[in-house]
Amino acid sequence: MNAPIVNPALTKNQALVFDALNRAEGPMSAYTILDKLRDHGFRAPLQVYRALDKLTEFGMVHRLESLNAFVACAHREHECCGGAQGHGHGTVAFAICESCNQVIEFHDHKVDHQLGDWAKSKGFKPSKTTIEIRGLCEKCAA
Amino acid sequence: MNAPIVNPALTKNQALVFDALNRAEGPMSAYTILDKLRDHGFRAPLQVYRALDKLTEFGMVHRLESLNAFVACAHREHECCGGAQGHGHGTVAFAICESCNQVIEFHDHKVDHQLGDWAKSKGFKPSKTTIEIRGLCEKCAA
DNA sequence: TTAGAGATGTAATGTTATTACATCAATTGC
DNA sequence: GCAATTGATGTAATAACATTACATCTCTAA
Repeated sequence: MNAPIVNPALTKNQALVFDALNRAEGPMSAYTILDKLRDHGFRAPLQVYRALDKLTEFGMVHRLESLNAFVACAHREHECCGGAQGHGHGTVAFAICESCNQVIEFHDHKVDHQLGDWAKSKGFKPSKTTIEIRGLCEKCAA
Repeated sequence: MNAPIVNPALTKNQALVFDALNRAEGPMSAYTILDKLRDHGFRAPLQVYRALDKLTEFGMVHRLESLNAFVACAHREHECCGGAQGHGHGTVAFAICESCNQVIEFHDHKVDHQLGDWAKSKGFKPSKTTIEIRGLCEKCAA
């Protein structure tokens, strides 16, 4: 039957948070999410953080370290690099426009490999790798 | 006379903060630095943050985004990749041991180049790139 | 039916970073 | 000399981000 592992039955809070992130154009901070969900009964930061933890664990949401914010994962479809992390891809990278806040999520095999090689050569065992490029997107750079 | 741009005459506060970071074995948060410098007259976070801003600008200190902490730059010597950022290198990357907190700073041409190519292909203009690998160093992984 | 695991609600607190405003010191141009 | 500018500093207050602690609640498996 080959059911793809895609939606690990979200709880109510997880679904609400995921939904909020999906509707959003760009990344959102935990507190912004909290505000958006007050109408749905959210009252405390922890409700958001707990959901975010799970969603991140499922690979459905990414945390942008340089922004202290979160985005919904952009590539549910074309899984590649079946992998140790998330739901089937290697390390993801982000290009973050500092003008319009657009976030482009991408994966680069070569970079991934190269960093993996470096780690191997040093005996370093990676658990999570963060790659974030801050700058201006094509539109905003023009 | 070709004076190498190396030590942009630090102010007192900058020197104190830089010194604290150099003495430290690993990364320190701004507030940890503040505590270490109370004896030297520091009283408010802003004194630390202002110094860190400048030191970062000079390329003498790096911010670890995934840790909200700071480290002294590890390679004052062998400049390479004369560059847009910092004092003469391209993007630096960090391997951060989650067990012993050791931080290994390194530079990888290929990764740098590859990300540069990606950006070029998308018309994205990078201003700052963050690469941080969390995991276990050789010693701790053993 | 009860023990365990996981999710939830809430309050309090801890940690990281910035805004606002006043002052001080060195430099520059007149 | 002496404004005017620029950059560094001091201080308080506040904002933004995240976690700890503890009490419930709800399923499910034994």
